[in-house]
Amino acid sequence: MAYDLDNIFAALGDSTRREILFMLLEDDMAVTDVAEPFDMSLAAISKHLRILSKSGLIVQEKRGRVKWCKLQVHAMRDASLWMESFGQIEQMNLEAFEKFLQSEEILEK
Amino acid sequence: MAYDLDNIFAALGDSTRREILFMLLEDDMAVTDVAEPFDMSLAAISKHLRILSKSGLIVQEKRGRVKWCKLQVHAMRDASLWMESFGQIEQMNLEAFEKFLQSEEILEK
DNA sequence: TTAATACTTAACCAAAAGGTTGAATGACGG
DNA sequence: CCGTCATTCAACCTTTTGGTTAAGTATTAA
Repeated sequence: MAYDLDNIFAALGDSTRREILFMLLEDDMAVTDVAEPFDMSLAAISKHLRILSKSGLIVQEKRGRVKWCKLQVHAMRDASLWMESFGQIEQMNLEAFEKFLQSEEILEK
Repeated sequence: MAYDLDNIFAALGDSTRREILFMLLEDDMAVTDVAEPFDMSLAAISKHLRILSKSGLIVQEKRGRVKWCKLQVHAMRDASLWMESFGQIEQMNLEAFEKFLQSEEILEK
């Protein structure tokens, strides 16, 4: 069970990277432009982008000398789905428990 | 913007901790019982539980000499909500773009 | 009161994360 | 061809992470 979720959640666990994702929501961006609002070296941002790439949350495509960063929604959907399934099991358990209570006639009527 | 989301996502970024959360879905558990299925020292599990506590994904309550671990769903809901809002903005942008296209009369009729 | 049980803490370790600076690579514009 | 722009790489540093073992602290059971 050494899932990709490790990488996705870990990537999301840094506010700089979450901000980058929000920026990319607007439009695809070059590395330099991604780095611009941050008080951090370009190399640092480059690393963050590499992590986001590795997790599948973005893809990078080089055209000429600029490397474009593009959001990739379906990685996040995987994580979202994991949480959703978690929520569903949570509900299932609650329902199962209620059924149990009913079968035990602890709940009235 | 140094959110709690840092802690929540980081906590979720480890498969041991995700497994623990799944176990706690079933029922509240004592630390020793949480540790049992893992090939890892009790101290290590204790640390994992501390991280889960800090993130708010679980709470721990000591009764007698046993410390019970209890799932806390609403921390995860925060993370889930972040993702959801992300998805909504994504959609909004798409809609805005389509509106733009329509206003530009690029789309037929 | 003593021994076992249920944890946590402390000290340690190796590896990873997040940052820096400076040099290297590679494409473009004149 | 030369300089500049876009980006990465390499070396380095500090802090955090994920694990270990051994000792310490409560609580309970005999």
